[in-house]
Amino acid sequence: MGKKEVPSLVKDEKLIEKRRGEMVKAAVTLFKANGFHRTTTREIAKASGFSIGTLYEYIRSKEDILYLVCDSIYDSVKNKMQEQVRETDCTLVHVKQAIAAYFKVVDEMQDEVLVMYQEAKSLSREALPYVLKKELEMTAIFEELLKRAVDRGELMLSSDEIRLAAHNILIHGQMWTFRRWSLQREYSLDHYIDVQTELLLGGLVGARMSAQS
Amino acid sequence: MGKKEVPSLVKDEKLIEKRRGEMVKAAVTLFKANGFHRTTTREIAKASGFSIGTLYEYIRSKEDILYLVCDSIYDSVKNKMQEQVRETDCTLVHVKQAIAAYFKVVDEMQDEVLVMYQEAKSLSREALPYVLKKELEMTAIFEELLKRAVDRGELMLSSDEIRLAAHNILIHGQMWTFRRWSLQREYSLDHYIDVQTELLLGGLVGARMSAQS
Amino acid sequence: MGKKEVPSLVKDEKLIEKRRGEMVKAAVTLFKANGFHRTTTREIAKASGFSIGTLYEYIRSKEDILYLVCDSIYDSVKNKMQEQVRETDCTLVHVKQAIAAYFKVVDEMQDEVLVMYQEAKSLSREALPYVLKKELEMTAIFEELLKRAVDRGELMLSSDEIRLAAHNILIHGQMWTFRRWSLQREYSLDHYIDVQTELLLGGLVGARMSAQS
Amino acid sequence: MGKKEVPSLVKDEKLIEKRRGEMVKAAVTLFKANGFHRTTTREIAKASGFSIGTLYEYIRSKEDILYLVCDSIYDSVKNKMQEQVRETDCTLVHVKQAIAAYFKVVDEMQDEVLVMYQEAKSLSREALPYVLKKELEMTAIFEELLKRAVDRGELMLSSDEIRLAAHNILIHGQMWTFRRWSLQREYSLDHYIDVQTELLLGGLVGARMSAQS
DNA sequence: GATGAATGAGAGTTCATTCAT
DNA sequence: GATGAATGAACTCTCATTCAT
Repeated sequence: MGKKEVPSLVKDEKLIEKRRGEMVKAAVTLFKANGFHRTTTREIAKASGFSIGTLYEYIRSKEDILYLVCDSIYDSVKNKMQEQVRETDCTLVHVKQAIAAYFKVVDEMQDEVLVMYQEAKSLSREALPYVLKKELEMTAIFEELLKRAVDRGELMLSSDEIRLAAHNILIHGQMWTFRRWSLQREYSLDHYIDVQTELLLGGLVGARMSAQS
Repeated sequence: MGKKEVPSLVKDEKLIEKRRGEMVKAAVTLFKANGFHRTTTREIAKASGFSIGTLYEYIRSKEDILYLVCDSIYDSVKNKMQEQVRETDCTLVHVKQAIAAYFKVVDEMQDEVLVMYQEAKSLSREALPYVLKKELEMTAIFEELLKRAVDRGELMLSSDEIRLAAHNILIHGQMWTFRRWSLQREYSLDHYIDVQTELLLGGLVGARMSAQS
Repeated sequence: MGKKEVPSLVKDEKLIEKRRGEMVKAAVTLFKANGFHRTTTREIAKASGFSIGTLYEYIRSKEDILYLVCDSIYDSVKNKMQEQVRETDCTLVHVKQAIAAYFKVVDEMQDEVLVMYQEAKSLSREALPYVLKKELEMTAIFEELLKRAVDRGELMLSSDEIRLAAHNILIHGQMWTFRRWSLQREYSLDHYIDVQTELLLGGLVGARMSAQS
Repeated sequence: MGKKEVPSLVKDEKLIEKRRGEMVKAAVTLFKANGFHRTTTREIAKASGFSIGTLYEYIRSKEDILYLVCDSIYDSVKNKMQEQVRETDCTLVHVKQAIAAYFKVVDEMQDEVLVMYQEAKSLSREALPYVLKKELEMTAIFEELLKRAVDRGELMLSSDEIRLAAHNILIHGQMWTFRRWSLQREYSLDHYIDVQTELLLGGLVGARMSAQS
């Protein structure tokens, strides 16, 4: 499904998955503490529990690790969200639930999201599109939800506004991590969710609906 | 006024300012193309038009360059905004004008804003606070504008909402740069301004005011 | 036993010892020719037969090499001396034999002793004490020998004089290296040993013993 | 009289002498604290009270400063000694007085002597002989004194022994500075002078004289 | 005669990557 | 499949020296 394949010298698929899982976990911790560029492959190998030689049996280059990290984080975020959101119904309430679910997942995976957010730019021109694509897939989820709410007449949004609103939701989630130094000092997560949801959707409902009546 | 002083071996203040200006300009271009970590001090010196030795007459370390870059960009953004915004009146219209002005400045200084946005995290624990402080000052500008509009009864926002709305304005501006790969393909700047302003403030006005009536 | 540990990235202890031995040998030659500060780490690596990268697998900094050099030289001098001196008897004859043995070892290891003598001062405040301690241990050897001869009534020395005489012996040995430009032109080693021994101990024996009678 | 000339761009001899005096004073302080190699020309210029450009009006290279330092220190030591020693009489008592005078001068000029002692080796092959020559001149002073005492029958020394005894006196003086970490903790200067004089000459007098009788 | 900005060769050190074992 | 010693290009930063003013 359009995922970039990272080649490995090792044949055993199970082993690859296991070792790469360990690598990613170690890498996230280290990237979070020191950033991608300040983290050495040796450190990653050590924190992963195997030697530098073994590390390179499972990847071709340091950048592969960054790609695996980004890839894995997106998958986790998406999976965790899908666990919480049932798409059978799509009323406005469900849109709000989805937003809240997303914000909660971001909060849970704060370190990971922040790392991905700050380091993805270091991916090569070859690997970056794969990550951007995943970001757009995330956006598409909210677009779809908003669109259905509009179709049901619960929200008044042009298609341009839907697009941008979806982007905004995504960004407000990430903002919770990369502005933690300011936001998490002043707001609890629940409060942040409430206020942001109000700002995002508040006006779009009551406002215009009352205008319609 | 709380600005971090970067020491120089050169005494001539005018010269320092001139050379640092050249350095910052060269650095922004290079950081934009390759990122801070992939840019070498020699490249910066060369692009600045002087030798590596001369570069180090005006800074102590590579990180100083990054700090100067961030510092200079914030000052530019703020100055450019203040040129456009007259704070005599503070009606809702003026808030919108300020937002538009900010978005336009961000658009003009796209490369700079993007660089600062992506690389500021590489600043040392010592220098970072100075940059975060500037970010908060920018936020405070919009907080103040929103607050006045609320005081005049043109907007309905709790103080929490004011805070967060100001943050949102800021990052929606930055988003125009770091999501350019998606946004600038689909929207013109003016369109982006219109739609985001509508999403940001649209509901807060008509909506609740009509609700009040 | 109070030796300063120099950490290495390499695990194989045998290999560490081997490589460091090669390093020290190369370094002594180069330090002798050009001094510590004028010798580059690259030169040391090349003369040691490995790459600069490999060099830094076995040390942390250039200063570590200097420490290893000093440490190794002291150990060699001490070992070589102990090979020659049997401490079973401690008559005056044995003291003279020990002095001669020491002077001979110094002569054999001229380059090393000179290097250590001239460059030890470049050690950091952290490493220096370890080297000074070794110097005092050497002094203590002669102090002990002199003391026993005094106890046997073969020498007349106050404890202050013992102390200083031991220092003098040490220094006269080193002097053979750092005044080679003058001394080794005029004296053979054996002659130097004879004359210095006479000056050091000559008077302390016959003289006062006759005074006693 | 065989002194190495250090060329200067400046014509005014008085000025040259004055500036070089300032340079040497500053350099000694800095060399003492950090060593020759770790001291920069900029630091010397600054500590001398003039600019780096001016510094180079009075010398050709950094090494010239080291030469001037060594040269100046030798002259000072010699002058100070000659102030104290009247060579009219030359009995054994006068030899002892000369030794004491020398040790006292060394003690007074501890920093300078130590610096010269440790850094002279950094002089180029061209300049070194000029300094060694001065060291030999100092040795010659004591040789002469000892020789006269021998001629008067107050000391029993072969010419070889005279040579070496003179060397020993010199380096016992220097030893007071470069072994300060050990010696100056245990001995006062006067005590050191007494004990060393006793060790140097004690036996040569009473001993053999009594043997003669 | 004094200044100090400019220079660039060269220093110590790091680290992604390889490959023999 | 695992190891870790070896590599060397490339990095940041220093500093003796020069020369236009």
